[in-house]
Amino acid sequence: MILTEPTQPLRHPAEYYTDPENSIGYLARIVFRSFSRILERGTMVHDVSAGQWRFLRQLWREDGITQRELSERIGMREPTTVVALKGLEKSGLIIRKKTDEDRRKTFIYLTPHAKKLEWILAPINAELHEVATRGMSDEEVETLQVLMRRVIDNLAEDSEGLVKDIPA
Amino acid sequence: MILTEPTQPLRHPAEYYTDPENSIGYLARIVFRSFSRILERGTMVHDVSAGQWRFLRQLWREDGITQRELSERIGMREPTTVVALKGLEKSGLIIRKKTDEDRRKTFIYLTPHAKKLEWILAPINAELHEVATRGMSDEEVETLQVLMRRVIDNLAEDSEGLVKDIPA
DNA sequence: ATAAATTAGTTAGCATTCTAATTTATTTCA
DNA sequence: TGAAATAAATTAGAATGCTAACTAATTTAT
Repeated sequence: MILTEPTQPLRHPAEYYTDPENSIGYLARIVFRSFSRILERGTMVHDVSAGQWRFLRQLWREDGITQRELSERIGMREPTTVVALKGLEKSGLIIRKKTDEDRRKTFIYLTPHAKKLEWILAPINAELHEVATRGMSDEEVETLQVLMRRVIDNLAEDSEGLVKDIPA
Repeated sequence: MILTEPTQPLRHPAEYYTDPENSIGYLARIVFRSFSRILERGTMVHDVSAGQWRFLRQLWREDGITQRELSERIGMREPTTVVALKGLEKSGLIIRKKTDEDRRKTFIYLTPHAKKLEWILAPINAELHEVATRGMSDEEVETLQVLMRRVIDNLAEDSEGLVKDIPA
């Protein structure tokens, strides 16, 4: 179990954590921000924000899924998805459809315009990925992906049951 | 130069980008968010947000630096620092000092309370890092750090380097 | 069959972080 | 010396994403 009230350590706290610059969380933040900044420069020209891009990328793969499925696929919470889809609908990039089969569900479909955009925006993403991994072998890129996934899995396990363990 | 207007590709755009789930940017976002969520659960009890934590961690290392220096060290833009420091000042965790030597500069100092907090919060971070890297060898952890740095360096070239050169 | 639980989506409010533009102070150099 | 450039901090406005609490629809279990 993680993050319970610690007892007073005997050694100086600096010995208890790694260098800030080596913290996995810190490095992940910088990687993510660097990607977002550069991606934005490429997509903004086409009136697509970096946030919207992430939803479009999934929908290009899988059109007509529900909001919940979409949220799960890209690792966003549902309220985030609601707001993002509002923007995409307003920009004419998606439409929402309800069915009688289950009237709670909303299915998301790309508009023809959004489908055309894939031909312009996907290569931008490919180029960004290429620049990010420049000088790295295929094995190194795969290692990076695998290790990041291991970290994600480690932290996901811990998220369960944590809420009740930490009294506010 | 990256992300110039691309010509129309001949093949289907899906061939131009990797699987969303394997995108380095996507994985980095999930890693970062996972860290933040769990960190917050541990620090909130002591009225410190995950955002504030990042500033405190650097100040524990280096007290009495300017806002600009602080921003550079942790890879944040200055307006972000301004907002965060406002909160930290209000919580009684830092004080700001001006000098006559250069009246543009503001030096940031930890209060005694903030210094005491290091003894409580630093072990929480150590535990989080330990959980995140559970089942990974020291070599694997180092590989992950090195590869993320390589990505950061690759993208920094292109984005006018927010994070200049990260010290080892 | 209906009360309880679950599922899908939403709203509200907040934290973090950004870019762009502004203010004030210092330095440079013609 | 004094105008222009640079530097440090700030303000304003926005994007992204969260949690908590809610409504409404469907499923489960007594």
